[in-house]
Amino acid sequence: MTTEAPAGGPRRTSGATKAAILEAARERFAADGYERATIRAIARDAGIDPSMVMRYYGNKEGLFAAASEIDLGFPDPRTLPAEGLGAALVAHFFDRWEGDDVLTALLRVGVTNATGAERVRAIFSEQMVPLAAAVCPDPDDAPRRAALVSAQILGLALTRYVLRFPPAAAMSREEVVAWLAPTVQRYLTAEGA
Amino acid sequence: MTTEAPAGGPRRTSGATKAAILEAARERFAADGYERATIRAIARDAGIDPSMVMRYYGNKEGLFAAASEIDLGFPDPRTLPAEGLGAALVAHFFDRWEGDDVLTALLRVGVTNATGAERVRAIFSEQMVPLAAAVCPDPDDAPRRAALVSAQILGLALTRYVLRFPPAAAMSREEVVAWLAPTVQRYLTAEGA
DNA sequence: GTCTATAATTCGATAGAC
DNA sequence: GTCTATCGAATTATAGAC
Repeated sequence: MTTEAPAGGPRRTSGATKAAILEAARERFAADGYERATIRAIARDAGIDPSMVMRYYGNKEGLFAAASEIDLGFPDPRTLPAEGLGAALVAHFFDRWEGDDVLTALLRVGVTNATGAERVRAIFSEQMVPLAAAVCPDPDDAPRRAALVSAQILGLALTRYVLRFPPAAAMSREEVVAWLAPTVQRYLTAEGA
Repeated sequence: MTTEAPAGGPRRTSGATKAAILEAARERFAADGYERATIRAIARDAGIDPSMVMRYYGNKEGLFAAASEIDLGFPDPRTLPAEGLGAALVAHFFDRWEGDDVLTALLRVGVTNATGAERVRAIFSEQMVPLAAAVCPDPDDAPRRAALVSAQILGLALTRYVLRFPPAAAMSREEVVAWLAPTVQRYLTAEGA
């Protein structure tokens, strides 16, 4: 609430306007991808004029960069029981994906936009690789372990949230965890590169 | 060669022109996605006028429908040893993906275009579900088994060919098969739904 | 069968009034 | 801080000459 305006200030605080733009942008990017998520539509959803988007974020790429900032927020894996790592990781991502639209937006934009793909790669190398390095047998092999885990988790998200295969979309949280946890556990901890 | 024209025919046979358009379309859809793969660029690649694309395929959606026709071509799984199903399936998809651009085009377009997503779902239900039904313990559970297998295979293709995670792109065919085969084998044949 | 010309939209981005 | 008006570019798609 640090940006709340006193009486006599602007009609809406710039902080509130910027937050409304970001929320609308995440929804549009998640639903339509980069090209079809127009600044005009995002502004309409946020209830403001399109020129405000340009004013606050410079251009469309700047808007996407701001809307796609994310901290995966996985806890230090060394505080968890070693045999439950796969289940904990799958459950964490499941909740994160259902919680908001950032991950779906990132996935959709990453597929058709070079900047989006670069952003997904950065999140992968900055947040998934260190996670794998903390638990896999050979730290030098962490990037590949992280890539395998990412492939499985992104693949499920792709079929469930984007392509909407009926069986993938119908699975409960418990079913997803039960099926994917052994896979992720093996990718992270199997001996022998 | 059944469409080869005799002397005195048109400058180029319509069959050859149509084939050149389809090849260029697959490359552009695979590289740029649906929105940014313009009819103009496809026509330029094929060395013809954009209006020819309209003439042969009606509109952009018709062009994509023609360019995305595919037969995954997996052999009857009942002719294979039961314990090698996962490895055979992973190896088959790996070769199919490296062979041409159809699958990458399908994946990229499926993510940002409703018609593309519908096409991927159709291929899934017509070609992957029967495959799973032929080998999994409970045929009624085949759709879910097929969805899990698809999630793993599409996830690897996504990280390797589209998002281009360096470790995923660097893995050899043998490494991909060795890591993914046990996963696919379990999704197909594990007892207990 | 092939191409030119153009209609009809739609987009990102800018300039400037209030 | 907000909005109107508009520019310039790009797109799909059509009509019609040759």
